Amino acid sequence: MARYRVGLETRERILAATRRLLSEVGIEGVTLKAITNQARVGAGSFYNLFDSKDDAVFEVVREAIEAVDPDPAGVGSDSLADLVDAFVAFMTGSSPIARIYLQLAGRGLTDPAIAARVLRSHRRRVERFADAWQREEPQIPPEEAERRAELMLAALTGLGMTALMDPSFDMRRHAVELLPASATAAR
Amino acid sequence: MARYRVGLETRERILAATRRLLSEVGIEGVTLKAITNQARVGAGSFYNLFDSKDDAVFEVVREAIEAVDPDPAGVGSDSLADLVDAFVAFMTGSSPIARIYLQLAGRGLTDPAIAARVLRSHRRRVERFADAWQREEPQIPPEEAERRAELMLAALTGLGMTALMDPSFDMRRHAVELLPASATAAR
DNA sequence: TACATATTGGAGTGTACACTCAATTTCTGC
DNA sequence: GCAGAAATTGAGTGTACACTCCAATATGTA
Repeated sequence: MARYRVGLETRERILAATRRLLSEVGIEGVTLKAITNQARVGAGSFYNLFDSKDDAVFEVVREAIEAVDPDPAGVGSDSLADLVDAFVAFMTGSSPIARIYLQLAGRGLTDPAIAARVLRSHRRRVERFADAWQREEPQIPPEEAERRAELMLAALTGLGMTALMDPSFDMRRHAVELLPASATAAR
Repeated sequence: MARYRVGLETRERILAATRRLLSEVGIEGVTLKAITNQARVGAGSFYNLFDSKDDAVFEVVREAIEAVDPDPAGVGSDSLADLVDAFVAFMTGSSPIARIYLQLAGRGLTDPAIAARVLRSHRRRVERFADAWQREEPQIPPEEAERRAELMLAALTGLGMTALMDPSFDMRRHAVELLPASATAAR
């Protein structure tokens, strides 16, 4: 299972193809044939490196869930504006991963296993936003900070969906309105 | 083509089954066999009444897109609190349709035809919310009202996704925070 | 009641799909 | 450069699917 250099390279080609296809045709739309064509690889090679189609798909899916959150170094110190900025950048950036992530959320509505993963990463994110609120406005009680964080993320997710469906939508302009007046003034 | 009473009844049974299945297993998960089993109908009967599986599915999908909006009689007079309330009721109600609608939005990320439909209904909704803002706070400029409406709907959509994935999530508690202080006080 | 037409079930058809397999080539450590 | 293991190919396999067809039956009309 990928001990030689060529094997590892092929693995990467396959994952790159899968990533691309997931964002273009969706989780249910990817076929093995499409992946192997795009990666220029025979079916046998694919199965030499992955146990199943879903094996490759889930690898990309995990990657997408991780990628929503900006670099973990910032945890405990990033400002609200930073977090919002990073989220907007993620959604409007050129990477196919944002599209995959939002599709996943939709898929979570019928697949409990996916819902669990999405929710787990969502809660982590709410924590991080709530911490930033606390830091920015220390006088508000923790539950209030958490509620604001939940609302903020819900709005960002909703804006992200619109942005990815409508290329002319200016997500950033709307997103900055979510920041408290103090943070906006500081920009 | 359903000219006799029994045909119309069968049609309804098929649509009910499709509705149920769409919310449970998702658009890609519905199979003709599942629909015909659930509706207690042979494949031949199905095709006597619908041109294709997608024909039935799209009928339910259209219905789901319509159903997001509360009764059109209110247009031009409903308050923000009413609108938020109706949206929350739609999302947290027992109807399978909310789940179908949100799945659709996810699907819109890869299917331009669906994206167009979803966006169209989204814009109508933003209008309606913006009007309500105007009525509630006449001093704010129209663009500002529209921006607030857009944010509010984004947040409601995001909260709806969380609510449908996590049954223990209290959507209403979060949603009311979206209302301006004046509206909240009025409750 | 008799007729035309709608409705029904379900075996049968074609197709697209994920996955297997075995023969062949390529790789890498020694 | 040789041996053993990994990598590669693509034709072949089984299956699940949407959809067809038609003989049998039910429905509505006059």
